[in-house]
Amino acid sequence: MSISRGARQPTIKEVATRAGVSPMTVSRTLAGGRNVRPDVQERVMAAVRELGYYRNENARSLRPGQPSGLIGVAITNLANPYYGNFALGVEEVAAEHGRRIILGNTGEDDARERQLVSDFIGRQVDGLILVPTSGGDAEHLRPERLGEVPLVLASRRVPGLEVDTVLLDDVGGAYRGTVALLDAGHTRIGFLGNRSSVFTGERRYRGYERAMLEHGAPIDPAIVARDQQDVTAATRAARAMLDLAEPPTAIFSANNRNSIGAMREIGRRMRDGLPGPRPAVVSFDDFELSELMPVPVTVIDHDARLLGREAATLLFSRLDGETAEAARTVELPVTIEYP
Amino acid sequence: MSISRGARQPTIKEVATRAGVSPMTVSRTLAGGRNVRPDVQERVMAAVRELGYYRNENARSLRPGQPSGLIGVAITNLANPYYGNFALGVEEVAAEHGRRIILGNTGEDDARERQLVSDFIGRQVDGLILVPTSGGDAEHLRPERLGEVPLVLASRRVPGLEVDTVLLDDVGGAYRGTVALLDAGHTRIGFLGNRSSVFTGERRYRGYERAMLEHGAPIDPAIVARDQQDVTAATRAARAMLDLAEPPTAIFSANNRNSIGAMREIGRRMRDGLPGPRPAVVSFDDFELSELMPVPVTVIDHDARLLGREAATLLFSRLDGETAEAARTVELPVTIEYP
DNA sequence: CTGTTAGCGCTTTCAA
DNA sequence: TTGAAAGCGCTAACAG
Repeated sequence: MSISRGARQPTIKEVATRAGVSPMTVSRTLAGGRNVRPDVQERVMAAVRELGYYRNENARSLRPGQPSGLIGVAITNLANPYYGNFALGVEEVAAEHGRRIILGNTGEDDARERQLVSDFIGRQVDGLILVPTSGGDAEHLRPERLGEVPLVLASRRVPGLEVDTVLLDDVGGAYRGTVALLDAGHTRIGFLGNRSSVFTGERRYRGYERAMLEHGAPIDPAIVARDQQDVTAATRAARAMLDLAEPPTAIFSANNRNSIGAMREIGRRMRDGLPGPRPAVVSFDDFELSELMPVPVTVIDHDARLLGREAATLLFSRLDGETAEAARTVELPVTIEYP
Repeated sequence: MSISRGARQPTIKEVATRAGVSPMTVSRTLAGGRNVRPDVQERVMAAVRELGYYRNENARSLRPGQPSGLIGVAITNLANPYYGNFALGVEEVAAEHGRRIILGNTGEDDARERQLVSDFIGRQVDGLILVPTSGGDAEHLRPERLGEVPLVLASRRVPGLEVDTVLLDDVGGAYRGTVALLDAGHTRIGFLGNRSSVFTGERRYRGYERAMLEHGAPIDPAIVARDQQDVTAATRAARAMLDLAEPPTAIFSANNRNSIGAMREIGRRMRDGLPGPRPAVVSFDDFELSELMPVPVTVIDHDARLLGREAATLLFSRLDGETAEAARTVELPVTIEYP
């Protein structure tokens, strides 16, 4: 027997006793009051208020088939404002549908993702929304493992997994951003991005590559750096690139973290009065104060919150019966903002 | 009867049947295997794997006194990177304690906060962590309403509510930041911040005020703007201030949103070649690329993630027995980073 | 070491 | 319009 902290939560029984009715009448009243005399309803509600009663949602959803009202959400990095906005979008739509989200951070760790998914299922979530980690297999996401719990992937796809997915137009955005630089006369354009095992990293590189090839601009591996996940690494990569004898005259940055790194390095060189080019920059992902940068910055902008909303919308359409439909992919557009 | 989607989740009974044991033996095996023969355990685990069984956590925690393993977290604005980091800190510590978080966004809406808290309690959360909204009374947070569910407040206090709280050293940080400007010779220092009903807004103003008074610098209401919650409003306020016949020579910004607004406006004026002062800025809250700004920026920095970790730590100390203790307040230090 | 019984809080089903 | 019975998945308590 453990020490009880203060008063235990009252149960439906206690409310019933207090209102002088049976638990069933309380249950019916709380469910909307169909077939309960109005005066009885009032007595019940009074008892509810007096006791500070909250219906136990876990007990309620114990019966199989009954929804738990929970959506499991796993993202890779909550510290990234992008994913904060994403989570917000999911939360908003979930709330509109009377659901709550359980949130877990994977930190790009496959094992952690596995663990989170098990836990979510154990908590009887009605659905799952995942920004999948890039590594590892996807055994734990296969339909037979998930039972009847629908899954929506966001931002990234998992190879060999045919499920509803929400993506950005990574390829198209990167293509158009790169073309903007080419049109401005640049031909020696550096690339800063994620390793190719990251789904978006690969796609954005493809867009860059296609634009370069189509315009007959050579891609020099010396100015392609594809392994930066954080600002520090990005700064280093930009430095190495700009220190070359033949530095790029423009830089395509495939994400927010790399853009910040590039700006840091470019800013440092200008403050220190170092010679060399002042590269124009295209950034996939917006960042604040981009208009105050010492070089012109073109932004490939998009709405993470909308991505979250879209993922949740896809999920709820499954929960409302579109079970048999084939897996869908929604690709959200991006907008190019010139300096 | 609703249509069943694919296979229902298997139950402990089915695992038991498949392994040729009773449900209790499965339960014991899953609980660590005390008093179960190793070979039987293996049979059970095999059945678990084959059926893709996940223990139903909701059913498990149905028994009163049993923890649900859920922590309810309500914050005011997930889109703000500050709160994203905060949530991450909470999530990390919760995960370390084998708990999950249910996350809700209040959007500074009192009614929404109320609703979230009810829902959290209905889901039998083991504890609550809240960044309280500034408006409204706090009836729904009183101990008698919460029963035995411990509550920790973060970032802000609620008047008249004596509970565990984690704060920043708002007053001290604002004081020291302002002193840095005074020491640099400024005496006409503008203030950009939140309305005084926002707890941190009030505290940071107090720090500014104290520094000014102690140094005999007058506070001119014309250069004190205390009603900006977003960047657009902050930009406008900064513009009004700098358009004055006697503009400030320095600006104290009480938060990230106001700092960004101030920088936008200052940047615009310099790009447009407008005359007038180039005010030095002190920013409570860090922002990225502050070192690239066209005027020197002093940052009063702190760690939202740590704030989240601290809040969770406080909560878990309650959950582990420190029930009788009086309410505690932890005030986290801030650091001043000179340009 | 293993199984049976009972019951957590709630709601579906059936009966009054 | 109301209530009694039964059972959801699981485990504490008590046999054996």
